[in-house]
Amino acid sequence: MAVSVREVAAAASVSVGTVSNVLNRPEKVAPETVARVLAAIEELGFVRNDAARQLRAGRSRSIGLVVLDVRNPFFTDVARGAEDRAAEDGMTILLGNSDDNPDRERSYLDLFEEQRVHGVLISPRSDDLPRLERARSRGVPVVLVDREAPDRSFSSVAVDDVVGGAMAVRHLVESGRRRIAFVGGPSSIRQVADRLEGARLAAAETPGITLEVVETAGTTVLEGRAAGEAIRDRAPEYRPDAIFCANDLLAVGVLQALIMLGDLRVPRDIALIGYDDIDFAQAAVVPLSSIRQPAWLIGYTAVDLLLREARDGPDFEPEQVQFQPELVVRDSTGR
Amino acid sequence: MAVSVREVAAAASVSVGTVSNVLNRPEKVAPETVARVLAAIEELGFVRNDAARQLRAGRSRSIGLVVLDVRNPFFTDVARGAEDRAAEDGMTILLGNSDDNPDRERSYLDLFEEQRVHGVLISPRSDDLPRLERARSRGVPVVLVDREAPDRSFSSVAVDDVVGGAMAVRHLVESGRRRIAFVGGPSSIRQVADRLEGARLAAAETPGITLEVVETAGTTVLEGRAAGEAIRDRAPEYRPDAIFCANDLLAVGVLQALIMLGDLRVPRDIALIGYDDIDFAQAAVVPLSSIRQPAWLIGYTAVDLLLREARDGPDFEPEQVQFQPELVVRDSTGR
DNA sequence: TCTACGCTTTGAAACGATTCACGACGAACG
DNA sequence: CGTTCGTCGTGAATCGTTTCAAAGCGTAGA
Repeated sequence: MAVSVREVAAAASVSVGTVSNVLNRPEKVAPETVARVLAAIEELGFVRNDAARQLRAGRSRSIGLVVLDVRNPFFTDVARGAEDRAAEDGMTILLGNSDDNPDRERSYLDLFEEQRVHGVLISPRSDDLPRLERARSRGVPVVLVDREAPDRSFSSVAVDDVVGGAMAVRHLVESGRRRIAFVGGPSSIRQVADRLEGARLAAAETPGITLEVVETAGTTVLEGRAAGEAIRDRAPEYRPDAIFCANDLLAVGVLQALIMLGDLRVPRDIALIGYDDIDFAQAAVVPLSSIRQPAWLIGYTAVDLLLREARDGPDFEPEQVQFQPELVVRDSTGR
Repeated sequence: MAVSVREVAAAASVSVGTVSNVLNRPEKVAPETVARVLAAIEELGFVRNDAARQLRAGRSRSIGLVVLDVRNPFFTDVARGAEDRAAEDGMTILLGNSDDNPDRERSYLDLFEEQRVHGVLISPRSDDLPRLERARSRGVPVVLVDREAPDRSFSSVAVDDVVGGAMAVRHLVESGRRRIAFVGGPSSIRQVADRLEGARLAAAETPGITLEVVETAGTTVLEGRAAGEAIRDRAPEYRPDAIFCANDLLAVGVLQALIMLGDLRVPRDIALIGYDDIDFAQAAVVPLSSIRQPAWLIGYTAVDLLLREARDGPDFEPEQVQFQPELVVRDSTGR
C-alpha cells in the first residue's frame, strides 16, 4: 500500500541509501541521480514515514506545550509565539490543554514522553515537580511557562504575577477605592495565587483598605458572571467599590453581570480591573483596565530556551527569564 | 539511554513478546507475570516509544486539524469539540493554523501525511481539492470542516453560511436599515464569500436596499478597526446605516473604531451585526448581535465522521452534515 | 499410557528510514 | 604505468514495538 524508500530506490535504479541521501543531503549526490530519484518520488507519490524517521533518530521534531486553557486568548498568543520560534528550526508544537486538571496534565505529559518530544513547555498546574524532574532525567528538556521553579532547577519564562497583582490593587487604591474584592480561583492555580498575594501586599500598604476574596471554581467568562451576580445581588453597603479579577475572562463575565444583567455602573459604582490585556479588553462594554503581559514573547522565548537546553545537553545551566507586567488604564477604573 | 522492552523483558525474566502482551492485552497473561513485568517497568522507568509503535501499526493515533485562525474563539471551540470526540477513542488532535495562507495549509498537510495521521480535518482555504483527493487516495480520510465539497465527494460538517448571511441582512432590513455595508475579506475565504452572497440575496429581496462591500485583508480585530475607521471618517451622507461583519472579531474592531476612537453611536447612527457569536460578543461595548454557529458540535461531529470513515475504509459513503445558523439579537442592532 | 486441549510464553520477522564502513570508478599526479 | 585521492553509490545493520506461528506444559478424557 504505502510507498517506501525501497520502492523508490527500485524505480530509480539506485540503492535505498542513495534515496535517503537525496532526501537529506542532496549535495552529496550527483545532480543527475538526484533528478532521477526525485522523479521516481513524484511518480510513485512517496511520502516519508515520520515514525520510521523518528525511530531511527531517537526523538521527534516536535515540542509539547501544555497550557491551562486554550480558550483564553492569552494562551493562544503564547502558543503562537512558541509556534513561530519552533518553525524557525523546522519544529512543530503539540498543543494540549489541561483545563486545570492534574489528570489531564499528567496524561499529556505521558503522551509527550511516548512521542519522544524534543522538550516540554508547561505552565504546571500543580506542584508536580517530581514528575517534571523525572522527565528531565530521561533527557527531555523542560521549560516552565508563566511560572518559576521554586529552586531555580528549571528554566522558566514568567511574568512576575505578584508584582502584577500589586500593580492592579495599587492602581485601584490610588483611584480612591477602599473596599476591594478579588475575584479568582481556584487558588491551586499558581497565577491566581500569586496575583492575590500581590493584591494583599498592596492592600496592606495603605491603612483602611479591605481586601475580600471571592473564590471562583475556574477562570472563564461564565464563572466571572456568576461571581459578578453574587456581588451585584448584595445589599449596597456590603458591596465592594472595586473588583480585581484574576484574568480578563473573569472580568468580562463580571462586567456582564454588573451592567448587562444588573444596573450597576462601572466605574461609578464599582471599578473593575482584569489581567492579561487580551484583545477584547479594549472593546468591552466598558473598556477594561488590565495588566498586560507579553504573551507572544513568552512563548517565543520559552521555545528558544528549550532549544538551547536541548542543544547543550545535560550540563545546561537553567535560566530564568522574567518579564515585567504593565498597567493599562482604561475606562473601567475611571480614567 | 532509553529503556526498551528488551531490557524490561530481561529484568522480568520473560520474553519481549510477553512484555508487549502485558502492555496491550494483559488479560492474556498470567496475573503473576503481569505483576512482575509491571514491577520491572516501574523500576526501570520504561516509557513506550510511540514512533516504534506507529511504525509497526502503520498509522498514528492522532488526527490533524487545520484551522484558519486559532486566535478566533470560534475555531478553538471547534478544536475543543474535536478533541473531546477524539479522546473518546484514545486519539489526539494535532492542531495547525493556516492563517489563511495556502503555503502554510499545504505544509501542515504534508506534515500530517508524514505523520501518518488517522485522518485530516480541514476548513480548506483555497480550492486545493486535488491535493485533498490525493491525500484520500493514499488512504487518509479527509473531512471538510465549515465548508462543503462542491461535488459532495468529501464528508463535511458545515453551517450554511449563505443562509446565515441572509439572516443577518434580513434582520438589518427589518430593523429599518437601508444602506448596508458588508465588512470582510479576503473573498478567497469561502466563509466570507458565502456570507456575502447571502447578504446580497437578502438585500435584493427588498427594493431600495443598497449593499456596499468594504473588503478587508483578513478577519482580525485589527483589520476590523481599520475598516471601521475608514467608514467613520467618511462624510455622514456617505456612511452606511448598518454594518454586517463577516465575523465577530471584525465587528469588535469596527466597534472600537466607531465608538471608542470615534463618536458615532451604535445602533443609533449605525447598526452592527457580527458572525459566530463568540463569548465576547455579549460583553462588547455595545452587546453585539450575531449569527450563532454550534462550534463545539461542529468539531465533535467532524471527528465522529472521520472515525467512521476510517473504520469503514474506502467504500465509505461521504456524508454531509449541515447545521443551521441562528440569529442572536442584542443591542447593537437596536433591540 | 496416550492424545487432545487450553493456557502461557516464546522469539524471530516485520515496519521504513538512516547511517556508515566500504567499494567502484576516474582523474590527477609523479 | 602505478599510486593516491576524491566523488558517488552501496547495502547491511539498526532503532523499539508488535505480531503470530509454534512450542511448552499441565490436565482431563479415552
